[in-house]
Amino acid sequence: MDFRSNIPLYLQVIADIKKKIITGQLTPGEKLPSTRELAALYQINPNTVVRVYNEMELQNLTFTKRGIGTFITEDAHRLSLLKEEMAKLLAGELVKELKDIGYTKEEFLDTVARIYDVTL
Amino acid sequence: MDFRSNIPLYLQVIADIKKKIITGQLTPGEKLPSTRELAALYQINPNTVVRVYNEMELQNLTFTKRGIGTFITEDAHRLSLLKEEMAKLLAGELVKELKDIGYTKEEFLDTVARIYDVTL
Amino acid sequence: MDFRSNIPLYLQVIADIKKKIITGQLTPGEKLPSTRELAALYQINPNTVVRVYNEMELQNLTFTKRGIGTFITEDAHRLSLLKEEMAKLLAGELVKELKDIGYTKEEFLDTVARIYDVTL
Amino acid sequence: MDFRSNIPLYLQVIADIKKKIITGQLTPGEKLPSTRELAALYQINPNTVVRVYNEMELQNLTFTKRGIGTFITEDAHRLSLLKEEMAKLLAGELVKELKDIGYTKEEFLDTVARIYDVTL
DNA sequence: GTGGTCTAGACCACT
DNA sequence: GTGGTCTAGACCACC
Repeated sequence: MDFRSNIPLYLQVIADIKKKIITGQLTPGEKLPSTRELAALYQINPNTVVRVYNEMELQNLTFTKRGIGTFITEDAHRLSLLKEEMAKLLAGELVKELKDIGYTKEEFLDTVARIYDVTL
Repeated sequence: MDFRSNIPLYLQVIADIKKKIITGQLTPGEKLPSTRELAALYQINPNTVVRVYNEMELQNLTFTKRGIGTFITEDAHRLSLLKEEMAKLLAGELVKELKDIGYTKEEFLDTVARIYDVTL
Repeated sequence: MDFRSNIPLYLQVIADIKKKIITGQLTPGEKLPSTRELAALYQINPNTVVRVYNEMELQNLTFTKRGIGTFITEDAHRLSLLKEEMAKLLAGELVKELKDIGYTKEEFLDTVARIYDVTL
Repeated sequence: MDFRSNIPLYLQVIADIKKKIITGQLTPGEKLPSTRELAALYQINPNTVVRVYNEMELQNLTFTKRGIGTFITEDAHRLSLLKEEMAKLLAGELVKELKDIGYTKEEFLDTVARIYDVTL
């Protein structure tokens, strides 16, 4: 977690959990840590975790059994959409902007390919 | 301008001006409208325009002649970098995220190409 | 039972038992399953069943013979009230809200009749 | 506001604002009080109001201009749906339950009509 | 034990 | 000034 970032902590945590779902570290129906546990894990306030779990439930990624805990949804189809969904969300804005400033498809692919190679 | 967007107004305006520079609608040395004029044009608060001009000056894209106005920099080289700079900035984060969730180069290029085609 | 619902499990179970009384599937004086049995039946925690039986005893719908079990009350009059009681409880809040937002009697009856037709 | 109720404060406030929209006390595009003002008005914590405004924005009933305030949506169609929507939500559960325990349509309408007359 | 709600008070970016 | 985020700590109903 980057505590200085402009990106809210709760969104960073959500992104992190989503990655774990996409990469298969979290599987359908699996129980997530309790709010207090996850708070300790990420070194953040329990209330922030509550917000994370609420938001993910709104996105149909988790569900809650009252008094028991929070679980990854069992809807495998929903989960399988995650990867593409994240890509679209992230790439959508980028493509719009670059089209706007006059990138052709070839220029565009060239540029992002080059950036891909130098990243990480 | 999208007043409801999460993206701050001043950044939206800056992006808009940058696009005008890249596409040649604004040329080196050209005078920009006064803060009041620009505020009226975009229907935003003059304070927000002040922030726009400050930020652009920090990025060496404009300079101010006191009592006269704000001008596009005459450093043509600086301006020529803009296009690539915007692309890198926008694409950098995207690539990092998608690499993280396990996109190979081919998958990645495929996906963004597809998104390119359906955008706009 | 809907484990994800906002409605507490113990209330869901109570409602279920009441329905069985109203529809005659449970009769005055009949013995109810033990807490463990009912827990197994509904796939819920035995503590939750304890709460169910406590609550129903408070409403004079059941009584307990210590060491023997829990029984449907033999007060037939009490049971006969159940149907109307449930209706009043459920409808009371509804009517209050809809009156508040300006439904006339005709509009109100029209609306609920329409909803009746499309339900189930 | 009923501070003792099981119904969360933020939901009570939302219901209250919705009623004001339905009865025309709040009109499309109108500015709502600031979070701090509304908090003072209802004698609740500003954070609770933040939650109210967030929730209403999710339901497309309000929108936010950053740094300016929160406003009733200008989508009159969305607002016109509110009355019917509230009725359906409230009546749906009721009808389902009463059908379950064997109310015919006539009995049902009779009963709710009677309850309508005695309410308030 | 679990999540849900609320308060109090702080800090922040944006207009 | 506005809403957005976060912390700290409390209380609650439910299982």
